[in-house]
Amino acid sequence: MSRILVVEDDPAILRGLSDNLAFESHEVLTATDGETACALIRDKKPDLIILDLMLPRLSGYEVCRRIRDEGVMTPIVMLTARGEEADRVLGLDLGADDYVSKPFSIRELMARVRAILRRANNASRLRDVLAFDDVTVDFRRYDARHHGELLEMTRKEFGVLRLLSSRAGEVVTRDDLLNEVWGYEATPTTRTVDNHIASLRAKLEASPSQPRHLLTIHGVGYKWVE
Amino acid sequence: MSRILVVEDDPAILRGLSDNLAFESHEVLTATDGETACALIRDKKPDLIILDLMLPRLSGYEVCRRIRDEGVMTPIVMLTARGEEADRVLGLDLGADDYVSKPFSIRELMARVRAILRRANNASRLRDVLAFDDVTVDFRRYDARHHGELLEMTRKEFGVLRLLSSRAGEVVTRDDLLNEVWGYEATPTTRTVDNHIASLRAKLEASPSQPRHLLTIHGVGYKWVE
DNA sequence: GGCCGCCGTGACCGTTTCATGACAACCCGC
DNA sequence: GCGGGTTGTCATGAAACGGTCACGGCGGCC
Repeated sequence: MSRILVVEDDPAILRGLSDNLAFESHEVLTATDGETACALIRDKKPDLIILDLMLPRLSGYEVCRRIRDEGVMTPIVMLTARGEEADRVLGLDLGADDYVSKPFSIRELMARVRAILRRANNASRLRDVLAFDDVTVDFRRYDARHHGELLEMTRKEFGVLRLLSSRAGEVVTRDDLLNEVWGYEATPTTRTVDNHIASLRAKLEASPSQPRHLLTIHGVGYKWVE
Repeated sequence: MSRILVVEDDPAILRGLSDNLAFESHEVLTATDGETACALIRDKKPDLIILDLMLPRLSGYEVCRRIRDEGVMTPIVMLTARGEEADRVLGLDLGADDYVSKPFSIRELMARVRAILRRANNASRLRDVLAFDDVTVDFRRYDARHHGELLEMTRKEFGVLRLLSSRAGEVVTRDDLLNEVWGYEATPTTRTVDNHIASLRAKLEASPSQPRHLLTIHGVGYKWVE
């Protein structure tokens, strides 16, 4: 499926990750130190990098910074030991796409890997403007209007609407919404999603109780049409 | 690996697809119009066809219909420009196995191609779209229509129909249905299956008491034809 | 500090979807 | 045409699910 580089100096973890990734039919490259990692990234151009923060010779964020400086935009998932809060933030600043704190569950990590690969595939798939009926929405400016009249929408509402309308026609599950709009850190209940859907409908639908655009697919999720 | 025909009039896209397919060690044939495509399909019998909808001389839809009329069952992936969205494409009662909307990511398309080839090999994958009579069903979008009119179908109904139609012509036992649609955990009675079959017939069959597509095989299970 | 808007949560209630069992209709071999 | 097993159909109750509301926390902003 994809070529994935795992950089991790603990052989047990490295082994576990490699096996799981291989099982999902990815091509797996491995490195146990930062120097080797950088070389592999240059030579083999992986699609995704799983990068431990603590590494011999060249730390995870050194690697991260270096390859980003070289213009490599490959998505990176950072592995951090518990308690390295500050480091974690720094990692994100340096251009990691996601991070997981040790000890992590393999399943969780694999889920993130899948999500990131999917996101990378559909890269730039988020739309910037949306127009329907008498409504226009500019997601970059956080500006929504009905008949030119300003619609007060919150940040989360913009986020939800943007994701849904970017996948117009497809069903988006609540989990997808939570992951993409809220991020992996916070995990509110699915009830939260419903709430934002409701307020979006109140603002965008002519008849909120009989939505024409923001549809519920019972047992699955929500779908934007038109 | 496989012999794949790409039919696309935009040389840039054609080139990109060919290169990628060749890189995955497929044998690639190309055509830039519908007439040539038909001829190549007859002569070279490709394993998979990637077919643009808008083509000079003979549209993708025409090609599709023509070769299906000739009994050619080769899997087809349709390329559709955004705007002539799936609805319209599906409304055409095509015979494609999958479709991808432009602009698409190469990686996504390649993933679909792999999926379809795998499906063709083990015949054990689920289809994404189904069209018969005046009905079109898009399982990814949870969207079913009769004459373009929305058909309200539940999740389970989608699941049952998807499995049955994916094994068109074969008999599927109730146990298979329970396992695949309900999962191995829950185990309702076989009576439950009959119920969902009944409601599917009510929605899909012109004459539910004399089904033409969703047939009962006495003592064995159910079978989807056509 | 006090106000206000945004957000997450839990509870409530109506709706949809589902599973079940009873019974009638059916199929098929004899 | 008879009888056992199988399937179609329906009504019923249960469970899952989604819509809505009110409350409280949090942070930003006067």
